[in-house]
Amino acid sequence: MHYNLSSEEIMSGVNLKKLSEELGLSISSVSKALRDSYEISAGTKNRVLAMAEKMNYQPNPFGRGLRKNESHTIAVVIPEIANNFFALAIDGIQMITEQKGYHVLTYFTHEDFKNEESTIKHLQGGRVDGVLISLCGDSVSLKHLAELQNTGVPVVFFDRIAEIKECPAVTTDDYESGLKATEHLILGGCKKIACLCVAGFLSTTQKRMQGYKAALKRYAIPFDSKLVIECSNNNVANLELLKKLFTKKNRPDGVFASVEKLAISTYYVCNEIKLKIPQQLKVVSFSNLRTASLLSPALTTITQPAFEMGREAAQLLFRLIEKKTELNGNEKIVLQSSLIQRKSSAGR
Amino acid sequence: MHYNLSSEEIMSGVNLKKLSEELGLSISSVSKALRDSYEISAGTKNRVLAMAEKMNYQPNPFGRGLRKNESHTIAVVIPEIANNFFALAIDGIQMITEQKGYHVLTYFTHEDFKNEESTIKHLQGGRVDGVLISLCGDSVSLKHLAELQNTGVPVVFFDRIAEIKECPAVTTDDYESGLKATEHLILGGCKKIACLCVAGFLSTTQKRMQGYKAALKRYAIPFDSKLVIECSNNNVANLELLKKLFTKKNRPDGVFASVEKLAISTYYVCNEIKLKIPQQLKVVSFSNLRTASLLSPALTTITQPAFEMGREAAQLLFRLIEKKTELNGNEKIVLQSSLIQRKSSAGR
DNA sequence: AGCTTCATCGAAAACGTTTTCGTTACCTTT
DNA sequence: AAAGGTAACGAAAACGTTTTCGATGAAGCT
Repeated sequence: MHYNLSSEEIMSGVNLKKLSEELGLSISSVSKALRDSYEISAGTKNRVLAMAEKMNYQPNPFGRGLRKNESHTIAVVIPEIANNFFALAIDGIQMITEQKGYHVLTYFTHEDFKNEESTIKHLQGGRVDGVLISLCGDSVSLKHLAELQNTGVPVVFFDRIAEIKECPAVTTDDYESGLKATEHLILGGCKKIACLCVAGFLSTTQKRMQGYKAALKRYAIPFDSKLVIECSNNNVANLELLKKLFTKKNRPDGVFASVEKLAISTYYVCNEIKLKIPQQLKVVSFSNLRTASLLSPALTTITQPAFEMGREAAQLLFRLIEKKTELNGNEKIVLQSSLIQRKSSAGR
Repeated sequence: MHYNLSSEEIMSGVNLKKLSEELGLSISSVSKALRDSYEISAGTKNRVLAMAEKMNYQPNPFGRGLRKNESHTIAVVIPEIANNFFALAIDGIQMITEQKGYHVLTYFTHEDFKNEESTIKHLQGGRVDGVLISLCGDSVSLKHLAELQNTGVPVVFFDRIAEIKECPAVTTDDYESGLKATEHLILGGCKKIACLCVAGFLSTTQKRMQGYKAALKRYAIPFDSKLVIECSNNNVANLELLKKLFTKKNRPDGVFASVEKLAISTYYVCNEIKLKIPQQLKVVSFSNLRTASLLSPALTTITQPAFEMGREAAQLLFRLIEKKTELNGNEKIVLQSSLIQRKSSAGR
């Protein structure tokens, strides 16, 4: 399957000028013909289309963007991509952008606010028509996003949202999910349920923990702040932390992990210290792992509709892009996560 | 954490003209000052920088791109994103692009050649300075890529490459890996090893299968084409296919899966029909699953250095972008995958 | 003084597109 | 025949930037 690269009929750098010269028309007429303007007769339109096809004309996005002041591009800003949730969300986003003929720029903050800030700053020059963002773990300010909005770029949050009133967002029912997960552990017999989380600032973390607390309260279990473990981005440090937690004499008998990777860390530690799941420790975790049911033991998960979240967020963004008038800005879409019970939280 | 959006000092649409008016300078001088030209005195440079900072000036990428004919953007074209390998590869790519101050457009072909073709076509207008691509499963032609190259856009393949001579590429040692994996199964006692693959056209598929055949030959095991199972993108169909394969009386005693998802499907089917891994069926698979060691049983994998592949491919692309002279075009980088033995292929 | 050199800045063209506003020629109407 | 209308097209400005080239004045040199 070798291909000869020196195919002669391909010409490089065709623009409206070359097209117009070839056709004996003016640049403006060619442009209008390609945009199907009523000012151009059907005959010339056909001629132009045929020639454009023949010469393989591709409009220059910079010329177009400069003139029309629109980029046909959106940006997706997320903490990371090596993460099933965000990968699925992007999939959902791209489904919409493909339909709309839009392009997608992706940026990863790596949970670092400095990155988020500079990324958003660079997005102000008109590079994109809109931004989808899931905040990074240590967002200390929202000024950069407010600035971006002020320059007229619509912003839609998803999952990790900000408490900006004027900003539309797509989330899941984090509070209810946290409550359901914790309740599930309690009904399974757990008395000391650890809550593993990252980045306490995050909306998701807070909502899920509120659900956790509400479940404890409902079943009259006193809240113990020692059982709330705030982990970091340092994986080895997290493993140390969990190992210490699970080996102390008053160790928890249940784990509610608010992010997937902490459940995986829990599994690793339990493997190492021979702590049996679910007999000695029951585990429930937020997760979009496709292999959850194949783990040893199968992991009980709260699974977010990641693909749908991306899809909804993108649709919301396009509503803002297409008719900036209607942006009352307060659209909040809440999708439902589902608790999928598996072995890791099974009763003894 | 509510933020007041009506912060007054932010002004929208600052460009060189407004900056120059504010500074009492000409547009060209401001431009040169911002680019640190030797024509501008240190004093005015400082004034310009300060004002640009104050007015939050962000250069317009379209004006710049139109004038300089460069986009500071690359495209990444991959089959899918909900896949650990590609997610990690993109991570590696973005590491480099962030360093270079470049932007990344992502496109997913969903293993559909039509999508790949139209995507590549749209990339010809000058939207990007280079393209990283991993081919889709049913690429029937490479004309679209040759056309793209002819317009002066450098292209680098990674993983799923094309047999274009003039095109640089980054791959792993697929042949050796296929050989090692199959040999490992043979040494474990397997006599009838199924080879599960997708899209026979793919370079990766072919190389891996050649390794598979070479291992059989080395141990004098006759090649049986009935044991080569070409699966599709239809997951349920694949499950049916595998179920039929594993339940027939002359079923295989080993599985070499050339892609991750087929190993997962194998696990699902074995769970359903109560076929014990590794006692009745040993499994080895190409995979970048982080949970491979937590599966039941832990999965023996050939793990590709996905992150590094992305990194290397991006670095290669930038070498082509930055100095188009040096493009001898025949750079082929081959990284090594590693066979990680786990329970799923353990001897009885 | 006359000359060159240098430092600093501005004017203007160019990139490719879209769009407004003419400008024809032809047709209809009175 | 004169007026008005319409269909089809072209000229030119504009978008924001970079870059070439020219202009100005001061300084250095013989």
